[in-house]
Amino acid sequence: MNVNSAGKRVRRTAEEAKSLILKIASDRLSTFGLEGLNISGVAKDAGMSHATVIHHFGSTGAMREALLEKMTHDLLSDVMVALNHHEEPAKILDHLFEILSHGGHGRLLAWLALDQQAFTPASGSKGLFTDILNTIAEDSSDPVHAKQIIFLVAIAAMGKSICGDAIAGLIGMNETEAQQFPGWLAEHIRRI
Amino acid sequence: MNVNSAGKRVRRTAEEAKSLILKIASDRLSTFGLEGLNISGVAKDAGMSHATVIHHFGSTGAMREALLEKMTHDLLSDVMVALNHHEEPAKILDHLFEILSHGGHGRLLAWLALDQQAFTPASGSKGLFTDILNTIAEDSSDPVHAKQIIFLVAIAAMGKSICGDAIAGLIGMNETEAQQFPGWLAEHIRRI
DNA sequence: ATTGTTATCAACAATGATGTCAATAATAGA
DNA sequence: TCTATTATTGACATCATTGTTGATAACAAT
Repeated sequence: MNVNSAGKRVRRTAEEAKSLILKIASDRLSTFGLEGLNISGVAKDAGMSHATVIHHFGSTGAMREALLEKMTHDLLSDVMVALNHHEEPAKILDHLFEILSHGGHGRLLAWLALDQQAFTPASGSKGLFTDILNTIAEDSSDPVHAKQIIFLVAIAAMGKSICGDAIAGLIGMNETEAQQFPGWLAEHIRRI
Repeated sequence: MNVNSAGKRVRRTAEEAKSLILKIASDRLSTFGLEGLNISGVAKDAGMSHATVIHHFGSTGAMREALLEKMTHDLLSDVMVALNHHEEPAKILDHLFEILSHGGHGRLLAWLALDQQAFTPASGSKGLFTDILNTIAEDSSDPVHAKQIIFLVAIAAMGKSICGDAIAGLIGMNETEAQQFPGWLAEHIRRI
């Protein structure tokens, strides 16, 4: 069992194995929710024994933390790239909201955030976040409010990715209005 | 085991038992997250055998659905109280954000939105929901943007309840700044 | 007192997830 | 070719959870 078509074991580098496992874990998270994010299920979908997953991550909790760290890092990296392009705020917000909506990225982050209320991405991501913070703040004419603005944009982006469609439906927003929202928000926070 | 100090069984009415179980389940949801919503854990915290919980609800899934209904009802009641106070926008926003944060109400709604894609509050609640958000935006001098404002407030409130603490920590917001956020938001959306 | 209802319980079985361990095999380097 | 490393595996033990069942006890009604 758990051999390839040639009847041989698949042997990856540790990095490749971890990467594959986290990819499968991400897929299962979006398919089954948090409850699908366990060692045995991930191992099964990845076509390896659960002992292998334990070998690489140690426990379910550690695997979840690794996934959270990876997803946070990827997200912040994307945002940083957008920022470094020195695009106008509307473009950047468009990009941010699109990133969080695409592939359920925001939903996955929300799921993990809901699970462990201690949402504390490790060192690397925190540095990225301060980079983003500084980049935005130095362009702001009023740095006093920069933090509040960033907070607003961040929680709005998360909220929209989780239940934006539902709320839009509840208040009778049409497709066009919903698409205009990031630009609208960018325009108005620029005036603050 | 599972008898009171006098060595006798505790016997409740079916309604009392269900109510107690859902109360414990609610506590566990806010303490342990979604994974704390299982039969054995709830039964243990409630001081009864897990067979009793199964007797009253049938399965873990049914218990979760019942809890969902109860908490949705409680949330709507709280919001109605806030509405009837007719306070200034800043106070109302304070109240809204506080309600969604308190007792994991926002987290529950997020669970609803994430777990079951269908975000369909019960019959009368849709009108109530729009009433609430219209009240928030009714002071806007430009009704053209009212819908966008409503959308922004709603998704921000949800986002904050889910991962507001985490994001505040990431960007180095202190307690005071975080508490000032609803008022800050109310002030600035008033100018739009 | 007697009876019927049923909330409650302990015990059991079944299932699944987690983690350990020794053995194996793939790969790199000497 | 030989050796060392380690990714991978199956088997095993352990534990938690779910669900069932028959018995029991609390309580209401007669």
